[in-house]
Amino acid sequence: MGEISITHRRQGLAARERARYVANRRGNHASSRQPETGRIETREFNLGYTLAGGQVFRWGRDVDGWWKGVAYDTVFHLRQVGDTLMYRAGASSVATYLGEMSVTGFLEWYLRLNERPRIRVPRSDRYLRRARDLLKGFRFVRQMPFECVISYILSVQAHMNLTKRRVNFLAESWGREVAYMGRKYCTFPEPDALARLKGPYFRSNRFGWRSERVAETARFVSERTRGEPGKLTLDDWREIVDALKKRAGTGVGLKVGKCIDLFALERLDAVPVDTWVLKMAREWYHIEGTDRRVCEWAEARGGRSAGYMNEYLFAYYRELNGPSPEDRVISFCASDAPSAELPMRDEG
DNA sequence: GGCCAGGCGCGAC
DNA sequence: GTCGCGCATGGC
Repeated sequence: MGEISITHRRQGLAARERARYVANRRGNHASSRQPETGRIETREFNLGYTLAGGQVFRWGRDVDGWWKGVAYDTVFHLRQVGDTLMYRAGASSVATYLGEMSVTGFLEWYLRLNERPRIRVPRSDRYLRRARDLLKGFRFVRQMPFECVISYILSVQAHMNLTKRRVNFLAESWGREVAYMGRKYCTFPEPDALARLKGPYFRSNRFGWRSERVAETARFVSERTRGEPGKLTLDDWREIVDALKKRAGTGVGLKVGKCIDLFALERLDAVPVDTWVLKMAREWYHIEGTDRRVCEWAEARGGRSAGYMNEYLFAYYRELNGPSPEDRVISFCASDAPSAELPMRDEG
């Protein structure tokens, strides 16, 4: 986190603007609210696989074993014991593109607690059978679309933890602060807030060549949300993302687009092909060729649930070959190690 | 110190 | 339409 924040402090003017901006947005939100707590019974659900699998950037497992994160502008602490999901929430209701939800209603929706994914496994495919059995309980979450778009543009050619730091940097700089149980969390910025920033701002904060892409996409989205991103429907977001895919310079190409489809737009038949999937397809299935070719192969093979089919294989392959402990999701979840990047800071 | 990260975009063919 | 290369930055 050091490099980014230090660079940021050096930017005298930008830092002052940022401070004023954050102060203005600092809400009356939940500062000293009693946590809302409860529990939900689940079936065939695995919280760790779901949050450690690599789909989300603003969750981490703290030293106390709780998963802590920010979703839809709300702080959550989650912990699973057996089939029971325990929660603490920073608000009593949550605003989504489907409207306002109760905390339990939201968690059931966000984590797809009531959907049990089913994929068809060919008899001869032992990799897929093994992967599905090992990853049982994993769910695709329903991410906030704008956050998902920006996060995956930032994820290009960068390690997960670096991407997490950059996403957290945006939240801390341009989101709204939310104090919760003695720690400081931040919401993800709205499109307008990022649209005011330009390429050089991101460059100076070491976003590299992702800078102009984030700036361009934020501008494009902001133009279409017209200051009221909260009023957009899922179909609106699908239209916006499909338009981003067709434009050059947005940073939304084949892989990033498929990630957004899968993680935020309810398109569970999408298969993002990254370097891991490419290697896995080559090694295990002898599929050669470009990302596009592998994507078409995997989507045709998996049909409506190609997303889950691919995710199981991806996680299993990374469990066997991943270089860092957090790449190996299954063993990371079995351990009690904390995540390297957490989406909050100590207060003061 | 070289190689590679959850790729994209552009210019040659 | 496909292929090859450059692109910032950080981690190991």
